[in-house]
Amino acid sequence: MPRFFLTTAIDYANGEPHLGHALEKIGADTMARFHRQFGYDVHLLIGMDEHGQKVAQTAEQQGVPPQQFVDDIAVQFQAMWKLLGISYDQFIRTTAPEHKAAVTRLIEQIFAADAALPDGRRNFYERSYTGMYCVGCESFKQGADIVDGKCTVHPTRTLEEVTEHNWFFRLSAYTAPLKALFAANPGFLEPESRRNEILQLLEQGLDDISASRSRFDWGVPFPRPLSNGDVQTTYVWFDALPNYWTARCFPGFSEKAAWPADLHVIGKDITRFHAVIWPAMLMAAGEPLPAQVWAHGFISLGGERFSKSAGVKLALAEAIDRYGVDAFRYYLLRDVPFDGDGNFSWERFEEVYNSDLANTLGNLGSRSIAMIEKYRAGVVPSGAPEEALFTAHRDALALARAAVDGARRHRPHEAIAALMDIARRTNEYIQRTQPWVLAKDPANAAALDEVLRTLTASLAHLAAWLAPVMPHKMQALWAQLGGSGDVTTVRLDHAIDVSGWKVTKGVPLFPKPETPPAAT
RNA sequence: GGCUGGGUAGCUCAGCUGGUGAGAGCGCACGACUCAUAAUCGUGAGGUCGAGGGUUCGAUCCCCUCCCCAGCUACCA
Repeated sequence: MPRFFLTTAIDYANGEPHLGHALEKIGADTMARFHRQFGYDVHLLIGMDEHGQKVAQTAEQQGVPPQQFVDDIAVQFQAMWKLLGISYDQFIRTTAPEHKAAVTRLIEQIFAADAALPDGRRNFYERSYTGMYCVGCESFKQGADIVDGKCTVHPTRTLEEVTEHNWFFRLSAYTAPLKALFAANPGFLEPESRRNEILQLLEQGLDDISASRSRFDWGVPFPRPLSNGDVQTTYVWFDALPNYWTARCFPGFSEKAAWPADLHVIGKDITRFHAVIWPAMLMAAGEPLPAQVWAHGFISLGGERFSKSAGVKLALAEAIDRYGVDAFRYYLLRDVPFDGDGNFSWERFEEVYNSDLANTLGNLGSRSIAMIEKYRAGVVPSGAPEEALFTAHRDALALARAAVDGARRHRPHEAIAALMDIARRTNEYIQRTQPWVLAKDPANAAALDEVLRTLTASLAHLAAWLAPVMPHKMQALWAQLGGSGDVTTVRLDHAIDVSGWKVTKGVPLFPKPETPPAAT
């Protein structure tokens, strides 16, 4: 059984889960669920990035110890993922002892490799960094963050020139190896637009980065003291990025989570960390590289940029309550291309719900099941579905598969588009064959049988193929059709035979609300 | 400022290396049907393809300039 080990970015524990977090998790979860139904042994890793200065500051502001603070946040995130139906196999937290120990080991592994290198070539070395430090932000500033010699966030304070002595990582030495990596394996980073960005960056050459910091201690102690005896804190990216690698050091480790990962799903803003710094770290440590990094786009809200600082917020719970979890998942996946940016709006959500889910898919289920009950006492006639229609269906399913696990992989929005075509085509088929006319004359019994089993087979395939997107609703549809067991375990690489299934009319799958929800 | 993407019908987007009349879904208008969640099916209206130049027999697709949006621009993650 092939395995598929995918990860999402660990979320920074300085606030509540928001729409941006949800988009990434829902996308990765859907990819994971599709792969399970294609027969892969899947391991989906998600988790929390709990160290760093901001976390320590926020905890202090709220007057709680940092560990307690991140414990609370982790509970919130996990509750949200449960609500959203995220089928993760492992939830990692960077404050876990196993993680901290493994980070230390990875860094020591690099030091061990350094022992064989001459002085000027070693990965880790000590260096002083001088920069403009803002006391208000408690961080170094540069470029656009400095206006008139003042930090833009704290214009009343004067920036101080501060020198800090740290451990540095010789990232510059990896410019050539990384170029070679991208030349040999362009698919290492997708989509292409993000790859171009990194290629350009490599063209300019890389600078070294610091690997330890002196100004905060909420993190993993850097394993080796500086020559002056100071023990510093591991810089957050040397702590956060390795989570994908340290995950297997936890109890319950299984082969399917063995390093290297098959896919890192991340946001486009942290492409550089995952496509440059992370592979360089692994190269330095002599570890294999992940097979691929996928950088998805962002979602904005009502045309405005989505950010906590700008006060643009969307209560996730409210969005989920509106039409249910599955509809929310469907809307996000269908309307936000996973390789680009998208926009959230209540109006659009309502349109998609009514048109795709209630009218096209939900109603297709209702009318089909109603006819089978009315004309055949609920029993699906045996035999093969109509060939012409199913030839078209198979083409659509092939497109859907390609959008997940083929040439167009990691594009669930394209898979959804192909699957909804099946639903539309099936509605068209009903109109064309007019089963209600066939039912009036017993001489047409065979023709009516074929129509009815074709409808059921179409719906059964839709239920199985859309289960990764809408697990709960598709289980309900599956059950109404008379399918047995759990639809989320139905293999997608085999045709489904619906002969003799017993359908049961239930409540509408996607009911329309009595009164349209007020737009906000 | 620099780098990389994007700016195509009201909305969300397709449009491969330039070539017969620029497409889909939704929304809208009209018609058909009745199995169905006033659903469905058909037909139709709608676009100076961000703006302005240029190359070409011919450009949405190539080049230049400009405008707008997004991410990055090396230590906030």
